Amino acid sequence: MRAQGHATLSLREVARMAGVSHNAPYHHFGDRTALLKRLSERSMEELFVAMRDARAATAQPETPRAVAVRVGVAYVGYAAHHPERFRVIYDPEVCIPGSPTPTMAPLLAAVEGILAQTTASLLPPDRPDLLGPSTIAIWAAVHGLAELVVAGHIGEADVEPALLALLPPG
Amino acid sequence: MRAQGHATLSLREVARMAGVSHNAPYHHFGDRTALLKRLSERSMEELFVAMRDARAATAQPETPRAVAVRVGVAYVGYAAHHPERFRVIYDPEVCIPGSPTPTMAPLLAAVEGILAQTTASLLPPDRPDLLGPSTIAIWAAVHGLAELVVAGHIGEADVEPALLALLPPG
DNA sequence: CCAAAATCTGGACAGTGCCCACATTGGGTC
DNA sequence: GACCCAATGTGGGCACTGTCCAGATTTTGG
Repeated sequence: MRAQGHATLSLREVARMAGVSHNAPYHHFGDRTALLKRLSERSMEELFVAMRDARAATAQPETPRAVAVRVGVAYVGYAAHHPERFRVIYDPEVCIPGSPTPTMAPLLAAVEGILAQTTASLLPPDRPDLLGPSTIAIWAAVHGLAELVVAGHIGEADVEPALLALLPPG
Repeated sequence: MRAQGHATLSLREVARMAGVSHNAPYHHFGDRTALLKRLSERSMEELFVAMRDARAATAQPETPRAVAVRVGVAYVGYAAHHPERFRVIYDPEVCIPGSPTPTMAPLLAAVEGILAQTTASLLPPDRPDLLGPSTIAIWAAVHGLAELVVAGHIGEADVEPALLALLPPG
């Protein structure tokens, strides 16, 4: 009941690639959605690693803004260079945030943790009430930039200027 | 070579709904992608109207920030209440921004125009260099909020606080 | 009125997810 | 070693899809 045009994988195609019968994969992953779930977990981990590495890229003292920009650029860069893997992370029929996979839940929490810490480093320390909404705003901005780049509406070169315009200087 | 699970329409299904043979639609829209293109144009117009109405909702004097928040909430609201129609707008195999449909191009320009005007009203008038990156940033933030709401990662109630946290007061 | 264009129809083909019954294999346990 | 069972594989089949085709039907314009 489901297939794809070109950019998406089919169970039968992975079977062909693996040189096995058309439903050997069907015994490993009970479902096509289950396969995509696994793929989405792998991809989410890759995205997390990219963000973590970006945050820890430099030991020299630098402004929180510079770190935040680097994390955002890393997020968008992963999406731009692995669009299929990025897309499967947020695929609505794979990633139901209400009931995440046991593997996905901690990864999602880790990504949100990086975003929250990065956001917190940008906020005045006496306004903890802003952390929640600001984290969501930063997440949305970075995610929106990624989506717009993947969709081709903006170029990857537009990302850093946009982030700099968004983040308050200092 | 293409089908969908549940939320998506098939040519044969619309034929059944219309009570005609399985490829009468195929003679009207030469392609399934062409059908989706048309749908995406309609949806883009609906989105544009929602944003335009939101901007013009009040005649009383109010801050540019309040207007911007209302426009953003309208964008996200359209996405939240018509997720399929919103999704088709940015579907990568439908909306290739490099070569937009003759109907889509002005709609896209109009939406970007509203975003640019709204952004300009928030910027100091002596910094026209910020308009481009800031417009992209606002677009990305609003679009990202919409995607996160549609995907279920945040609730619609989180949108307005996030926008308020993002937009500089004043 | 009649030809041409638009529109509709059923049939076919390749591809897909999924389910089924059945073979093969590999490890544990008596 | 013999035996059983679970994992893993195989082919066949079903319903569904997009797409192409040849031909029928309807509408329209000169």
